[in-house]
Amino acid sequence: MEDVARRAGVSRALVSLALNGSPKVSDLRRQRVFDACAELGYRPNAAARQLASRRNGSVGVLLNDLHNPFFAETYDGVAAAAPDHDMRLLLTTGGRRPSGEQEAIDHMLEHRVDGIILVSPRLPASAIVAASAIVPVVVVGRVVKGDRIDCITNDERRGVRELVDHLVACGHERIVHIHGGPGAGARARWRGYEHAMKAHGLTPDVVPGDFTEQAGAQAAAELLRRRTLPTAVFAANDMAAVGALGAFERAGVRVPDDLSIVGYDNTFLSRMPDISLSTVDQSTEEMGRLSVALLAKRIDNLDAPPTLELVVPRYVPGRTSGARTPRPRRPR
Amino acid sequence: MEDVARRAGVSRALVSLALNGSPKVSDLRRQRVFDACAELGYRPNAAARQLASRRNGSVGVLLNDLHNPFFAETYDGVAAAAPDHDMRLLLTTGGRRPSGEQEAIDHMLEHRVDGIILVSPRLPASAIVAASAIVPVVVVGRVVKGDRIDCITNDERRGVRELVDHLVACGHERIVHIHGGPGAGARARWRGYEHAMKAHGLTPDVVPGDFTEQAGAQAAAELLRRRTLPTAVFAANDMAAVGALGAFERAGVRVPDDLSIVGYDNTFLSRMPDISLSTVDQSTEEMGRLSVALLAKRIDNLDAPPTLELVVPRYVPGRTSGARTPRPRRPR
DNA sequence: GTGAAAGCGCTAACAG
DNA sequence: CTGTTAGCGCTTTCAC
Repeated sequence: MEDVARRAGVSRALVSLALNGSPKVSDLRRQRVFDACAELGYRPNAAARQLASRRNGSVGVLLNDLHNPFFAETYDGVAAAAPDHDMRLLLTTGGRRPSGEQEAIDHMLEHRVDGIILVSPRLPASAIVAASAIVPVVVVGRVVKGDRIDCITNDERRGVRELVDHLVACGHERIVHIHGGPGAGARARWRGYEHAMKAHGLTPDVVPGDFTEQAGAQAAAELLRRRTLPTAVFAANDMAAVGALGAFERAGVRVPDDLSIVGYDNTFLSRMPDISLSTVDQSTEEMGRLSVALLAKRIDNLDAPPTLELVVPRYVPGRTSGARTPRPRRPR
Repeated sequence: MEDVARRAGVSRALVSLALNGSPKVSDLRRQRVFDACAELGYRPNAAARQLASRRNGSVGVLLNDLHNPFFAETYDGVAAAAPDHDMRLLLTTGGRRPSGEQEAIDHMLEHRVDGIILVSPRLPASAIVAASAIVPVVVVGRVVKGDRIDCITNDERRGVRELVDHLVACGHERIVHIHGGPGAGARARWRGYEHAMKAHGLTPDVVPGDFTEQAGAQAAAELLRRRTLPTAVFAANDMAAVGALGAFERAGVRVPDDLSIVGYDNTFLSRMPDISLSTVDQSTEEMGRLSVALLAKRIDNLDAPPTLELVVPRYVPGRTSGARTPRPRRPR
């Protein structure tokens, strides 16, 4: 920095001001400073800068599972909105393991990030509340109560209700739910399912699962061992739905003729050729964008009341669900 | 830190030593220090630590495209190997834009990371060489010459050759290649294709594309506008192959009866139900693991000669390719 | 706009 | 093991 100052013919302090975009630097000198930086290949040391200024221009983003396109899509929204609030992003992933997530958060905390966006975390709520005592936290895809935690999620209950209504309207009665296990939002989807089924006078029927393709395939395997198959399956997310879809088709079950399958998230998976999964859209990218806005607002005012943004989900029909064939009714 | 020292009843210096795992600290005191940290909720300041030690315990990982499962799979390997070399990871993505990648690298450089792993970067080679002058760089999925750059990639030429051989053995002659555009490895795959075709006495036929689903669909659309369709299509990667697959099927082309489609990467996309894409495996996770090992070695010895690790790819047959139907030969 | 000075929270090197 | 000292590279403040 000393060298830059000398080369630009200004004081060291001025270099600092220029680099930080202070308005009290003349255009002439600002330009000279920039030129000198470029010529010398100078890069400010982020650590020193942060140590001195006690701010860290970046916020941490924790994605639950890189394999699930849902997170890539959320991140797109985050990345698109970040520049508007001049935030830089520190991306991490917990690999679907709570311990991995905790490590990632600790890492961010040690780096003194200005805020954290947690996308569908699997961490216990207590850990999230603990983090929120240290730094502003926005949670996407899950509701965590805490007086400095902002949440943004879709209205799971409404989405699931719409989905179940649709299946029922198609004549389905034996609708099984593949549970999302420890996945964020899994509980809400499951409860929404129970509610919707009961509202239609139907009996809920749940098999354990997770937010992964493999878990979906296993759940399907379990259903295949039953004497009679349901006529429709609602998997907790698209990954699980795709896993189940594959397992069923490999077993000779025709979708949607013999069995309807519906997922949740409307990731690009569901839009894929030959899959065309019926699913529920939750404006993934929009949630990502919104999370940045919420975080910026909270950083601006730490003591604002906690926000809960509820995005309205929308059922998206696909190839994998359809009218229940009357076949089972007539004895073969 | 002062507080921790007081609470643990030791000197400030001892706290530093204990936290950094120095062997010259008795177990008793080490434990007391850890306890004190926990009780006080103390977290070392990464910036201060780095500034003082002139090291930054973490290395940067740049993934080209979060939407492509190839990168999630590579990252799995990286993340699996990182603890063995006690590296922490700083994840970033350039969103498939060279400018985004450059920003990400600058960001890492400002943070003075100990090394950088570039996975299928789209950056001009000169930018990568420039970075390698500042910090150790390992490139995955592309070969960049530079005397401090280690590369690790699969033997594209061999993989493509195997793929083309397979198609030819199935009776295909009109095999079109959907180019990978600016994607890393695209050039090598294209050249491998040209070579293999000529070796079989066939005429290469290339349409422009990219490493995305959309590009694959567009390329398919272009082919559909031709008077006659080829009998086989080799897309530069799985994403493009899947995009093309969808576009062809929507247009009524039956795969593999009317047209064979083959991708490259063997991502989980290709293993999906109803897709079951023929593709080429390149031990993605293994490459990720290897990249960490190479980086560790280079950090250990900056002046070692550059390494080029060539992973052996393997053709993986799927549903989407098969014997060429003799139909086109007999006039209808 | 300048120049000097203080200090961010830590590590590292030293004599004791 | 302790206690001290000297920075790491920057921001910030202050009088000028």
